[in-house]
Amino acid sequence: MDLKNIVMQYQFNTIEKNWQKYWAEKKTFAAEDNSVKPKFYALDMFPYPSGAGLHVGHPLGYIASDIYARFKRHQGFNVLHPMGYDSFGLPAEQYAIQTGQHPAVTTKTNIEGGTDKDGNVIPGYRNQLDKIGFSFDWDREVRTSEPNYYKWTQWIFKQIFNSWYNNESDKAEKIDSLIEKFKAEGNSNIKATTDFEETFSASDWNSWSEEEQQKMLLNYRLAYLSDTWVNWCSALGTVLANDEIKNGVSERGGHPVEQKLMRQWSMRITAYAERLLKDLDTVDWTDSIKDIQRNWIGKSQGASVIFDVDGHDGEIEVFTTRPDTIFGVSFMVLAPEHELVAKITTAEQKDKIEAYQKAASLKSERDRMSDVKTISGEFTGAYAIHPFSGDKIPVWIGDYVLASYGTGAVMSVPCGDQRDWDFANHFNIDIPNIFKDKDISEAAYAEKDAVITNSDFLNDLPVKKATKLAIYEIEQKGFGKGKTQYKLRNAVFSRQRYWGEPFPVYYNGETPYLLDTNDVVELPEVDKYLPTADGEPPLARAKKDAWNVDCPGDRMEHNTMPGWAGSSWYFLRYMDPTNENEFVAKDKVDYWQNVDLYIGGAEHATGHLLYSRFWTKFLYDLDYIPFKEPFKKMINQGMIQGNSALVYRDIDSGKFVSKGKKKDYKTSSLHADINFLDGDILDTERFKNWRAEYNNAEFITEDNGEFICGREIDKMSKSKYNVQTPDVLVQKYGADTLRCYEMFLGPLEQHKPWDVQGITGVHGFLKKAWRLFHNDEAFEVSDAEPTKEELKTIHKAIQKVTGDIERYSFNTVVSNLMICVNELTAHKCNKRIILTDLVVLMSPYAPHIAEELWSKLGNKESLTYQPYPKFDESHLIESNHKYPISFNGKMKFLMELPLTLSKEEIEKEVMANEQTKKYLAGREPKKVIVVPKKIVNIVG
RNA sequence: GCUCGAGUGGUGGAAUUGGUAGACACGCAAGACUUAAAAUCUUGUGUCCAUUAGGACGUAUGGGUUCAAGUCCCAUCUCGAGUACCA
Repeated sequence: MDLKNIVMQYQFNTIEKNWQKYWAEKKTFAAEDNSVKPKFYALDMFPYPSGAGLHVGHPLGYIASDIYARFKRHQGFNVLHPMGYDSFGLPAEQYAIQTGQHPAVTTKTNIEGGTDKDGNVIPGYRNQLDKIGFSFDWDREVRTSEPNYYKWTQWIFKQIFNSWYNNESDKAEKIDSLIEKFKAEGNSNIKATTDFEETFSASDWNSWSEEEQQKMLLNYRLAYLSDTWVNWCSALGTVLANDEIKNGVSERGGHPVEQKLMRQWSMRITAYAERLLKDLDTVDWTDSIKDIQRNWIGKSQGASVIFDVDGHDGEIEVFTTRPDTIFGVSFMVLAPEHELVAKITTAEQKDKIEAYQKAASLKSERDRMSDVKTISGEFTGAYAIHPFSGDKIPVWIGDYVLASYGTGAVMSVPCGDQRDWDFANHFNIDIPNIFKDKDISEAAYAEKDAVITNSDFLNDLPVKKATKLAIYEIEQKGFGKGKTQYKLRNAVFSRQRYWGEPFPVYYNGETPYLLDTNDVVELPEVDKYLPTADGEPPLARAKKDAWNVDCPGDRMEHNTMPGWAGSSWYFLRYMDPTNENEFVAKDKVDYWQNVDLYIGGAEHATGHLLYSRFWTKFLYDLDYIPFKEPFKKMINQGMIQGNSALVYRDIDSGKFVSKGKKKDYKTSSLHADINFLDGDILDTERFKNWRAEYNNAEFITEDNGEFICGREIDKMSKSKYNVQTPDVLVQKYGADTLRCYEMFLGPLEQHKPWDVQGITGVHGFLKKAWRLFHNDEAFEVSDAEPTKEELKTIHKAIQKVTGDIERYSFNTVVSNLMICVNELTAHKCNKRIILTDLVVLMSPYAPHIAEELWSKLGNKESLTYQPYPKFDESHLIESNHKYPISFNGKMKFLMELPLTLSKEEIEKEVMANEQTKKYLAGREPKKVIVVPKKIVNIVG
C-alpha cells in the first residue's frame, strides 16, 4: 500500500480529536465579559440529561446555533454561546424510586458518563456533545439542580413572593409599598391584580393579628398560597400545570388527571396577561408560536352584566362578548359548580339538580371533553330578571358552562350562539330572533355582520355600534361594566415531588414565611423518594434537622418547585455563572442583554416560553434587568423522526420473510434494530444473536440471497430500535460530515425522517475540498494570481453563503459550498488566495477540517476569529447575459447579448435571429416584452 | 369545529422581490481504473411521444389575474401542528 497516499488522505478522526483538544486547552470560545466588541448571544434550549443519551435529533438545533455563533465570531462579534442542563426532573426521580439511587447521582452520570445500577454504559451528554465540535464556552455551564444555581432560583421566588402587581403603574412593586398603603388607607383605593374583592379599612388592617395580615397579603402576592382547583395526577403523585396536560392526560406518561381542590403555591401570571400578549409584537418568532401563545392567553373583550334573581338576594354575574345581543337572551346557564345553584334551586327541582351536579362532578376532564356532542342540563326552577326589559328568564345549569372561565355563568342568546341554540332547541326553550332578515330556524347566526332588531334602543344598529351603545347603557344604569377577560390561568407553582428546588419557606401554623437567610435551602436527604403514608410529599420525610438551614417555625415547606422554575431564568445565569452575591451582576446583564438567537423545540410554546417571558418582565419591573423580552429571535427546529426497520414473520411457520416475498405469506411485522441494517439489507447473523429467541431463526430471502427489511417512519425512540446516535456516525464519517449532513437534510424548521443514505454525498464533498489542497503526495497550494473564473466562483459562494446564513437558510449553504468546491475542482484551482477564503467560508459548518487546512496554509492561530471574506461584486459583473427567449411564456432557447443594449436594441437583435423566425413560422408577433438582464417574451 | 403551516422527479430538497421549474445531493443506469471489491472518476437520469431532429405535458385539484404563476387571488382536497364547549 502507498504510504504517502495515506498521509495525504482526509483523516477526520485524528484531525477532529486534535482540534477539539486545542480548543479546550486554549479556551478558544470563551466569551469576554468586558469587551468593546458588539455582543451576540446565541442560545440553545438546554437539555434534560436523560440516561438514554443523545440521538441525532438532539444536536440538530445545536449545530445550527453553533454555525451561527461561529459565523458571528468571524464577523467580529463577542459571542456568548453557552450550554448547560435542565437537570431537575421526573425521570431521574422515577429511577430513584425504583433503585433507591439518589437522583443527583444518576443525573451526574447522565451528564458526565459512567455506568448505571444495572451496569449499562452511559455515554454522558458532555462526551457526546464534545465529539460534535461545538463552540460552547463550557466555563459557563449551569445545572439547575446544583445548589449554587438553585440558590438564585429560590432568590427569585422570594422576590416574586415579596411583590404585588400595581395595575395603576402597570408593573410589579415591592410588597412593602402595599403594606404601607394598607396601614394608611386600607385597600379601597388600591388597583391591584387580585381575586380578593372585598374592601377593608386601615383600622381593619391595623387591628388584625400578624397571621391575619399575612393571610390577607397572600391575596396580593405574585407568588401565593391558596386553595386551588388543580390537575391532580395520582400516577405521578403530583399536580400538573395546564401546559403539562395533553389531550386530557399527563404529557409525561399519559396518565389520567383529575380535578382536586388543594392548597398550592401559584404564580399570578395573569397580572401580566396583557403585556405578554402585546409584547409578542416585538419579538421575531414564528407566527405559529405567537398564535399559540395568543390563543393560550385568550383575550376577549365584552362586558360583565349583572342579572337579579327573582325572589332572591343573590345576583348572577355573566361575562359576554356580545352585549349587543342582550335582548336576545331567553335563558341563563350556570356551571353545575356555581355557588348560587344551591340557593336558588326550587324545592321541586332540588332532586334533579343535585343528581345532575353529582353526575357532572364525577365526570373526569377527559370524559367531559370526549362528550362534547351530548347536550345536557337541568332547570333550577328559578328566574332571573332581564336588566332592561324586566322579563323573567329561566335559570338552568349545564356542564357546557365551565366554572373556571369568566364568572361560571352565561346569558344565553340562542339566536346568536350555536351552543345556546343547541341547548334551547334540545330543551324547547324560546329562540327570539334579534337579527334583521337573518334565518335562525336551522342554526344560530354567529356572524358579526347583522343589523340588530327587536332590541329596544339597539334597533337598526350594526353589531359594532350596538356593542358600544349596549356597554354604555349597561354602565350608565349600573347593570355592569365593559370588561376584558383572559383564558390564561394563574400558574400552579408547587409539585409534590422530591427532585426539584425546595422552597425557601417555612410555616408557623398554616401561615407561610420566607426564610430570613441568604443561604441556599438545599434538598435534604430522605429515606425514600415516595410520598409519606398520609400522602404528604417526599420532603415531609425529612426531619427538621435534616435541612441545612434552621427552621424557625413549625415545619419547612414540603412541596418543591415545578420544572419550569429553573429554566425560566437560566439564560441570565450564563452571563455570570459563578457570581456568589447576585443572580447576575448588573454590568454583565447590561452588556449581554437578551438572547439574540434562540433555537429549540416548538413544544415549549405554552410552558417554558411563556414562563420565562413572565419572569423576565417581572425582573424588569423590579429593575434587575434592562429588557422586557428574553428571546429576540427564535427558530424552532423540526423533529427528526426515526426510520424503523421491520422484519416480517410468517405466522404459520415462524420463519422470517424478506420484504419482496412477503405477499406470499401471512405475516406479522416487528421492529428490528436499525444497526443490523446496511441500507435495507438485514445482517441476519447479528439479528440471530440479538435475542435468544432468534438464535435459530430461519430466513426466507430474496432470490439473490439478501434479506430485505420494510421501513416505517416513527418517532425516534429506544422501544422502536430506530435510534441513531451521533457517536456512530462521527466515528464513521467525522463530526464535520455529521454537522453538514444534518443541515443538508432540509430546512431547519421542518420535521423530517432520519435517513443516513445521503451522508456519503456530504462526506464526499469534504474529501473533495481536502483534495483541492493536496496533490497525490503532499499539501500543495499555489501563490499564483487567481483567474477571473476562480474569483467568480469564490465570490459567488461568498455572496450566497453569507446571505443564506443571515436568513437562517442553513441547508442551502451546504449546496452552495458544494457548488463552489465542484467548480474549483473543475478549474483545478489550488490558489492560496481562493482557498483561504474557502476555508473561512467552510469553517462554521466544518470547523475541524477548516482549522486543519488553515494551519496547513501556514497560520499559527485558530481561524475562529479570522475575518469573514468580503464579497466583491466586481468579480461577478458580466458584460453579456444569456437571455431566455420565450414564446407566449414558454422558454425555447437562450441568446447571449451584451448588457449595454437598450430594450429596443435587444428586441431588434432577437427578432433578427434565425431561431426566432423559425419559432414564429411567419406569424407577426403581437407584442415583445423585454426585461433587461432578465428575459425576453414574444407574444403572438 | 376553529387557528396556523405544508403539498414540487424514484428520494431529501432548490428556485430571496412573479421572469430559464427540478440547483445540490441520494438512488438508479452505463462506462473507465482494478484479477476482484471498495474508493475514485466520466456520462446519462421529471413524465409521455419520437430512431434522431424535436414535440407535448408538468410544482395536490379546479378556476382566475398577468406578456409571464411553484410564487399572487378564489374555491376544493389531503397531510401535519396547536386548541377544544372560553360565553
